[in-house]
Amino acid sequence: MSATASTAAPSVGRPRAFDMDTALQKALEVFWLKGYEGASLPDLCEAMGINKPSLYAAFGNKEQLFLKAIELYENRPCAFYYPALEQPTSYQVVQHMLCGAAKANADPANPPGCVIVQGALACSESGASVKQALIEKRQKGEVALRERLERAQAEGDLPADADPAALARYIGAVLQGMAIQATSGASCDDLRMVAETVLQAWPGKK
Amino acid sequence: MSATASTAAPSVGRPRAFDMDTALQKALEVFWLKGYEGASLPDLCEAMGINKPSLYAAFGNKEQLFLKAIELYENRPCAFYYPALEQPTSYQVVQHMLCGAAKANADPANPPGCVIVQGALACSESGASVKQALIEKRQKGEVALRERLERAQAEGDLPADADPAALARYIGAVLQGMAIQATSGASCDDLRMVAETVLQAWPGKK
DNA sequence: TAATTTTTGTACTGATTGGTAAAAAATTAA
DNA sequence: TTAATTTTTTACCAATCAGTACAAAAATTA
Repeated sequence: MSATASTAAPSVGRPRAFDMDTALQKALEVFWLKGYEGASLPDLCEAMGINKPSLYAAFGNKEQLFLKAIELYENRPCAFYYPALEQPTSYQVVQHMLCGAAKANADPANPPGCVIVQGALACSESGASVKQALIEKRQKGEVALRERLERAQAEGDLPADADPAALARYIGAVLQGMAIQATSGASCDDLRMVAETVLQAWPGKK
Repeated sequence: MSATASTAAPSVGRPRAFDMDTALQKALEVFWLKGYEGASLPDLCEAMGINKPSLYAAFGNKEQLFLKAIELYENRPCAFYYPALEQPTSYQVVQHMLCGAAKANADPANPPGCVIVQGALACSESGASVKQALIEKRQKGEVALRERLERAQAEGDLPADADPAALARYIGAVLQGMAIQATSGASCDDLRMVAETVLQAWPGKK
């Protein structure tokens, strides 16, 4: 029982003919575009440039591949989210989130929208656990924002009569709505208009 | 070539053993919960209480069944949307939309969320036309709201410096975000908090 | 070179997908 | 009663689904 991760290349044996990270990136693109259930194994294999046994040997199964692709998504296209919480004021936090989302959701280099929103929103029983995993990712993001806004209120950065929980839920809804708009064809500028509308009304804006 | 609709019961032949409207309602529930591609024909048949040949004879095929179910959705659970446009002020229009959505998206009598949002957001090639149909439904709703807000501005009900297009897109995003929140488990009260947050900041609120 | 280890390609599995052929059953019209 | 019409039931279709068995190939270690 070695503690070696399954991703670590062994020193003996035939070397892997593909790069796991770029293959995972390709898998992410397919899942992003088609969703967990809409992405078939032939779809994934073709995009990744490998065949099924290689996929299973390297990533486990379809579900594990999806979860690893989501992890990659959080660390790359969606990497703007949690750092935004470190902005000095609540206004700037929300501004960074909304503008980051506008850019990420409508980046021509990637599929439109957000894979955490559209990856498994409504699906059959076989996708239930993936759907639940994405729900939890969305909620985790909202909780982090709520806690940040509570801190802002304690610091006097948000008015005393503001409701951090309601505001976090509201911003969460706007972010998710922006993702839907992007999948419907909205451009980055379109989404920025939404962001600007939110920011103009931000309580105690500064 | 008779002009009789395929839904009209013929006077001769074996009578249909099920009610088309209630069967369509059941089909809508399945599509709502599982999405277009996640809903299998056995799923649909079981919920509708009929078998496949009856389904095909009565509704065409899976795609046509879905489109008819969506039509039913617009006329029933989502019937609040277009009438809301007839409210006298832009504030009341938006209030009715947001509160109607809060109620409809989290009604315990129905699956959570909005089937027009989650029915075919990301799917394989075989769902492309359905996905496009839903995109157009969403955009049509947004256009109607934009035109209503343009009228409100012309009537002096919205400030001259407001941007009806941006506001319509913004409200569209919030409505779609509320649908996502509902599928993630948000209650009607949770969604009402979002609605209230939007309304508190409505330009020239009245 | 020989033994070992791992990945690769091909071919397959059983289950499920959307959709249909054909005959039996139920009704109305003649 | 008989003919015509429509729905229902059962059984099937080819295609696709996720996943795998197996052997050839390619590398390292000894």
